[in-house]
Amino acid sequence: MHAFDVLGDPVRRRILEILAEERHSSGEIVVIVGREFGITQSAISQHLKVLRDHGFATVQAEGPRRIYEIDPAPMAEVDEWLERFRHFWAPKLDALAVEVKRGQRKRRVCASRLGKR
Amino acid sequence: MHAFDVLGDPVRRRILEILAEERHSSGEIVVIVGREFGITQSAISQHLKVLRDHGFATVQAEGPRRIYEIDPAPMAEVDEWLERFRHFWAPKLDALAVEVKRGQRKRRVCASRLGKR
DNA sequence: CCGTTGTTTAAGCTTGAACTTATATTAGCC
DNA sequence: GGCTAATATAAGTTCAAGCTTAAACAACGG
Repeated sequence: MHAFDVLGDPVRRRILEILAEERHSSGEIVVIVGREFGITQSAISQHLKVLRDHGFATVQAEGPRRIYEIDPAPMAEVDEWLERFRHFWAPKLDALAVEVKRGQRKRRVCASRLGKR
Repeated sequence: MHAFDVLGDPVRRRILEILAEERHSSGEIVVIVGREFGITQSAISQHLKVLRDHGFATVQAEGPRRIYEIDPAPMAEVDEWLERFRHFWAPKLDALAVEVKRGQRKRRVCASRLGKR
């Protein structure tokens, strides 16, 4: 799993946080991240390439702009890797999650009841 | 969050996997990881230091050996960071988790019902 | 078709992380 | 105290990641 290597960089994590809220053009990301980290447009473009190459983001051309959209698949893998440790800090929640995955009907019933807080 | 930097290394991830199952002496880890990655005792000792320094593991002296034990706190932080992305791949499960955290009594009722699969 | 804007790519530099070898440290046994 | 085993630390090397500057490329309006 080298998705972790991708997440190892703070700039890339920040970009993912931004993309998690909504899709953005490369330029918009440059403005935000460039201001926060003080790095050039080129550097950010290179980070975007890493995210693309490792499946964390997809691109769509809109005129001259490149619109980036998050692809959560690799992060889901990371989440899965964490699974084996999760019982350390959330034993009951984890157990419940397993049960939730098991039966669709039961889950729906339960969720709807909990929904009426 | 630079817990991610710690997890960025495959050797350290492997060590954590091993420690997740049970506590081990430095030497035992060296045998397992050394064989798998083909690196020296010194290299592994340095990785163990990183894990110690960043709170991923605690040590206890037993005679001449150092027994390492996992400390999941930093990984819980990573898990928390993932929270904002989790709805992408597990929207309903996530929503349920939020609800579960909310009310203790309601959770217990629901969990016990789900427990009887 | 030329300039401009938005973006990527190329080339080179720098730094830090991970490794190795070699040395220090500590515990326990004789 | 001296020897061995278990581990950590020091010093030095190597390599890749991230950065910058500079150049290339694509889309569009004049």
